[in-house]
Amino acid sequence: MDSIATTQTKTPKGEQTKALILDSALQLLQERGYEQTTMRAIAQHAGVSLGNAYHYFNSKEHLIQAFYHRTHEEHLAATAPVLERESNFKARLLAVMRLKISTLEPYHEFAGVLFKTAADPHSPLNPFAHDSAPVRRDSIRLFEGLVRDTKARIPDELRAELPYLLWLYHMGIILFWIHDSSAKSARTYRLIEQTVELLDKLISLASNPLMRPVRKRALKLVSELRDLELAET
Amino acid sequence: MDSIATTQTKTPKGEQTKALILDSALQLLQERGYEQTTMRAIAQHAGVSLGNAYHYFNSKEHLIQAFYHRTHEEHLAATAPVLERESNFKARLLAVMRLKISTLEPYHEFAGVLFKTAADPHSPLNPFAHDSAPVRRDSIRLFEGLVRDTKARIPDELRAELPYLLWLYHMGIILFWIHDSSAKSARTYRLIEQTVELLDKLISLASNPLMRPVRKRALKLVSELRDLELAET
DNA sequence: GTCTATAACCGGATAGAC
DNA sequence: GTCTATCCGGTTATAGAC
Repeated sequence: MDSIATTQTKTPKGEQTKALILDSALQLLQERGYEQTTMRAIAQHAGVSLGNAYHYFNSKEHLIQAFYHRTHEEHLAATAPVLERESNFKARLLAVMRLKISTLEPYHEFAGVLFKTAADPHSPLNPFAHDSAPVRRDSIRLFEGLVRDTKARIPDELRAELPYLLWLYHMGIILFWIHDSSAKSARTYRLIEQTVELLDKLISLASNPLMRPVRKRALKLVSELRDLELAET
Repeated sequence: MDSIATTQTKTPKGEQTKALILDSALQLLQERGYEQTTMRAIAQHAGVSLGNAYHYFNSKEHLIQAFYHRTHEEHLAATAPVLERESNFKARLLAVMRLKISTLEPYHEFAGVLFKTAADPHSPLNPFAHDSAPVRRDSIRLFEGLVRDTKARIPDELRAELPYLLWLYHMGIILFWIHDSSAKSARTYRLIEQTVELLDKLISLASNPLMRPVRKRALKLVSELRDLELAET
């Protein structure tokens, strides 16, 4: 009754297996960390063969890209209500950053590897690379929303670059967090509070007409940074 | 005739073998890149067994730490004459940064891996980790010299943190460079020129008495960043 | 033509003899 | 200090099953 269109079948079976493998992977990664989680263990836990696991995920690193995506979705969902109700820029940024860390917290143990691969230009995981363009776009889009719907007075030229700048900033915070071994990542939260405060101040400062020359120069520089991504192969 | 002091012999033989392995490694790494250079190939090229290579270098990554050290020495030597004669802050920084990139240039191909491992907190190569403390110290010391012997007027509190800040900045530039595939790293050099210009401007700005509150806040934040290193295990 | 499985390869790392 | 033999896990080749 449901299989008249033979050529267009959506192969939901495959999707299911794929999800099964991903779930197993994330669970084991969270429990044991990256090195301790072998592809063989993931396959076994999912009840499939090793070769089958590779059929769905070209490499162990590709599993991490899926992880990126999943945590981003969680972060997005977590920030939605706050961004809905709150319009103050500082408060919005503070909330978004705190929620980013709390979303990632369960995976702190293996987050290092995440960044490790992310910094390698040859890795498909590198956030500047072609492969992860969609993930990065999504991530930047969040900051676009953050900036767009706030009533803070910000010069247009700065406003245009701000989402990307905030994305870079958030990458920096994550890098710090990865190295942060304090209880409950307390230091990272402290750093977020301080940096958000400072950023807010700096944006006010940069909005001062007297700062126009410096601002111009800085923004030109940022556009230079952005271009790098497009130059990637 | 040379083996009277049996217990205190300095084992120069071992040092020689170690140097031989390192030389082979660096040569092959430069020629083929990281992935293509197997430990087996390094051992063979050095004329020793695989096991012996591991006797001197605990892992492939440890070879890279030696690489860090070597290029740092080169950079140090290259910057010495300029720092000797030039006293203008902007000119000094510009020279140091350009020379950093030109020193690394031959290894551009495998530099990605360098950063890849560097970002992982579990890696002995991570520049914030205990293992690489000496290398990092040396690296920061270069910027201390850069700041100390310049006649630019900089508030003392800022001057104290500036070497570390410049070190962080230089790490950022290296990260950019790793992803830069333009001919002769032209984009990186351009970025250096722009950022040095901007940094110089910002330091002047920050030295303005009116900026004191923002400066205070920013410096407190930097000290927070520095503390992270000490907290590493 | 989409899934799944088995067997093998390759290279980093280790054990233990000499 | 040096070697050989081996382990282990990511990855690939390839063949059979739905």
